[in-house]
Amino acid sequence: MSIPSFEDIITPNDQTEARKASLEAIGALVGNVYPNKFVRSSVSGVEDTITALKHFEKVADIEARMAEIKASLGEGERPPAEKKDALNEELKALGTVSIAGRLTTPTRGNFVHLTDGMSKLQVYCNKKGPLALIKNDGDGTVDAENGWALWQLLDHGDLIGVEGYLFVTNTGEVSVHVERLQFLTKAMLPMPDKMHGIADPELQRRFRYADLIASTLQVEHDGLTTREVFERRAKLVSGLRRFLDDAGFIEVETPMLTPKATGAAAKPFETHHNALDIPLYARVAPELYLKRLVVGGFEKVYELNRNFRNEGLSQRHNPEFTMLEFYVAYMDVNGMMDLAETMIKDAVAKANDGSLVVKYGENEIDFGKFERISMKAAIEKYAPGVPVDDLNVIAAFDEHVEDKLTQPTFVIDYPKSISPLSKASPDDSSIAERFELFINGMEVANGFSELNDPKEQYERFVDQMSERERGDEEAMVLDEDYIRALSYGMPPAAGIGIGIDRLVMLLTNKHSIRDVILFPHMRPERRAADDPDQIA
RNA sequence: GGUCCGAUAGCUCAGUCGGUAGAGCAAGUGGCUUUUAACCACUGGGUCGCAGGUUCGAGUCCUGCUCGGAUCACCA
Repeated sequence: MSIPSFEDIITPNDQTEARKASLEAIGALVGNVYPNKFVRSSVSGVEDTITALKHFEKVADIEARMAEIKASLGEGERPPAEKKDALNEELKALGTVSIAGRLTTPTRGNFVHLTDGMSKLQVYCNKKGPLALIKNDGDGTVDAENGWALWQLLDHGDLIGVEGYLFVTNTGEVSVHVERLQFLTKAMLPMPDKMHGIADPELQRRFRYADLIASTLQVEHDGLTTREVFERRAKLVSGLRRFLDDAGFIEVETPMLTPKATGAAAKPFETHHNALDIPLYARVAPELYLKRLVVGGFEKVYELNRNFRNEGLSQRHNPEFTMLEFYVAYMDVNGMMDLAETMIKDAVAKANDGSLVVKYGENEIDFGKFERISMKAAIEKYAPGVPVDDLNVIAAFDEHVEDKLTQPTFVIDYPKSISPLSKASPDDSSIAERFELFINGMEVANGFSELNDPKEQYERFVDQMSERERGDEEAMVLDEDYIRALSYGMPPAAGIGIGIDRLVMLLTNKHSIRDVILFPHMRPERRAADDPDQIA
C-alpha cells in the first residue's frame, strides 16, 4: 500500500495548472497566499458577514426604497440619478465595510458577487482606481498600485476580503465599491457548473463540500438547495430540543459503545477493546440506558444522537441514523401519543416557516391532524377481506397497509409477541400498549408503555434468546444489568423513538435518506493505483 | 444478493445505421469596463469507466468486471 502523491489526489489538468500559475503570480504581489485571518468590520453592529449586512436594518431599508423606485419604472428603465445619489449619500455615511467571501463568478468585468454561503453581495472594482491591495505580510502593508493586477488574477471560487463603501448601482443593486482588496485563499479546483451545480447524486454525496458550494453558486435549482436542506434539518433538531428543554426534560448522553447490543431488533456493528480485551458493539438503541435513568429519578429524559445498525442500505436506511428517544415517568402510551403529536407539530412549524403542510412528491402531508387506528382496524380499512389472525397480522399490515398511510397516523395495538419491551394492554394480554407513527408509508416513530415488571421483562428476554437460538439474528439479547435496574423499581413510564432523518426527508421533499445526511456511507473511492487491472 | 438503467472534456450534456470526438459553461490570449446565468473574437482541452471479444473499422454491437442510481429481497 503506497502513500498516494499529491498529484494522485489532485490530478493536474489545464484548470489546476491555470490556477497554480495564478497562485504563483498572486504570491509575487501579496506575499503569503494563505494568510491567517481577515478582520471583518461591524458596521451592522455585529461582525459583517455578508448575511449580516444583507439583514442590517439600514441596508435593508435602502434596498426596500430602491425596490419602490424601481417598481415605478418601466421595463429596462434605470432609476433616476438624483434619487440614486440620495441613497448613496446615506450608504456612504455608514463608512468603510470590510467583508470576505468566495467569488461566485470569474472576475472578467468589474462586478462580481461574493458569497458567505448563505447570501451574496455584489462588489465593484474600477480599473481606473483608486484600487489598492493589502499585502499578506502581517503588517497589512498597502500597495496602492497593484489592486487591479490582483483583481485580474483572481479565479472563480477564490476567497478574498474587500474594504470599501456601500453604494447602489445604476440598476439599483446595493454593492461594495472596493478600495482595498486582500487575497485570502485560492480555489485550486474549478467550481461546479453554475447552472446545474453537481447533478450526479454520487458526486453530490461524495464531494458534499463542493455540493454545498454549488448551493450558493447555482443560478437555478428545483426545490431546496443542499444548503437549505441542512439548514432546515438544523431548525427541526433545535426546535425539538427547545420543546423538550422547555418541557422540563434533561438531555443525556449514554454509551455508544456497549458490551451488549440490545434495546432494538437489529444486527450490530462489532468492535474490540484492546485494553479490556472484550468485544464491544456500536449501540443499536439507547433505550435500556435511558430507562435505567428513569429508574434513577430522571423522570423526563431524552437523548438525540446516532444509532448504528449493521443492515442493508436503502432509500430509508443508513447504517448510522439519528434518533430522538425520550421517556416520561407516570405517563402511558396515550399520553405519549399526545405529547409526541404536540412536539412534532411544534418542531415542524419551526422548521417549515410556520406551516404544518408540506409537499412531498405528489402528496401533500398535513401535520395538522394525526389519525389513530388499531393495526387490525387498519387492515380491515385498507385491505378489506384479508384474513387477520394473530399469526399473520404483522405480515398483512406490512404488505397491505403500510404504504397507504400517507397522512400522519398512529397505528396502535401491536401484538405483544413482537414488542418485548412494552407493557401489555390492561384489556387484552396479547396486545402491547404500543404505537408506531407512519407518514408517507414510512415508519417515523415507535413508542410504548414501558414494561417495568423485572420478572416479566426477564421472561420476555428469555423468549427472545430462544428466538435467537432458532436463528433470528435480530432477536434481543438478555441484559442482566437492566433486569437489576428494573428491580429497583421503575415508575410507570412511556417512551418513544423518533427517526430524525426520516422526518427531515418529509420536511425537505427528499426521497433518499442519503440526501438528508451530510456524509452518508458510500463505498470507498478506489484510486487507479490500487486497482490491479490498471497497473501495467 | 436478483432485475433494470447509467458512466463521453474540470462541470452539465449531445453523439443518427458501426465509418475523422461535439456543444454550452469553466479555462487560456486579446478587447471591453455600472454589469445582473451566459459581453465580443480567437485558442487549448478526451485512455469515450476498466478488461477482453466480433469487425477492414467500435463511444456505438457482444461478454466479464468496477462504480453509481432505481427497484425487489433482506431490514424498522
